[in-house]
Amino acid sequence: MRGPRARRHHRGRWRVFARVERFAEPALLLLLRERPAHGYDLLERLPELTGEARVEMGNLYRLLRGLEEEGLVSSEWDDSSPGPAKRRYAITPAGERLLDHWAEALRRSQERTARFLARYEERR
Amino acid sequence: MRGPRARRHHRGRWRVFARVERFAEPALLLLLRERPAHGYDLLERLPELTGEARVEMGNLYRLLRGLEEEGLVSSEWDDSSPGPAKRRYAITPAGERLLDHWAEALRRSQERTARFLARYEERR
DNA sequence: CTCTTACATGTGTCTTTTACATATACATGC
DNA sequence: GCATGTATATGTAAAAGACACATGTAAGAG
Repeated sequence: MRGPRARRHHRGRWRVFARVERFAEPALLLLLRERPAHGYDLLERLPELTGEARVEMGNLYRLLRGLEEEGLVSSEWDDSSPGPAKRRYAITPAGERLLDHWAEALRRSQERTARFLARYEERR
Repeated sequence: MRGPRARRHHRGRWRVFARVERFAEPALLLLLRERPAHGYDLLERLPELTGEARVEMGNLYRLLRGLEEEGLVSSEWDDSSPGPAKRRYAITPAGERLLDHWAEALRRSQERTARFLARYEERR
């Protein structure tokens, strides 16, 4: 079975993940606000933010190009170092503004989840 | 444009929502743990938990049948009261166990998001 | 009696998001 | 020459969700 899964197989059942949708997007914007980086570099640093909810390599590059099309990041080829050429991404002012909106939305999400958990604990 | 959206249109841009994926599932299980209810009733009470992130009517009924197929809720027709017949749902022991897993996963999600926000505030 | 509104349960269908598999290419060590 | 690590991508299918629509009961207004 394929596709995004809130639950994953485990003895006939699924494991619950509770990921925030499109979380890779603010995660990339945050990493790029800290410093410009290329895709492979971001791929290795993403787990610091996403934890168990890993981001898939193929989707990461597509996401980066999508962000660039929307003017949220900019990029240029960097073949200064040896090895395969890297595309170096940097956040744009529009990207920084979107990151701010993401932060607000994540705070609201935190409040929603906190309310849920409080209500869950109420009659546990 | 259609489909789930982290951002919604607003003067050429999108609004960020930061919803937890499949959040309607634990929300339904929690409401049903508090007391059995029928779909329309749940639809009206869901916003207490989901807030801005509303659950769509059509998807709700599909979700309820999905939960029943997995043995997480049970249901029976209730035509005791006047008006159209209602299908009355109740949570099963398996449903309560899954709700517990959701609560754990949501706590882990809270920690991830908290770490993200802390890192975001660091160099704001 | 007909029309509208509220209650109640659903189906059809498309887009977006994500998972998983695969392709390509450079560089280094063996 | 071949494996490994670095680096960037594409193809495709499934899952999740959005939106439109269909069906039927009952109560109240006119």
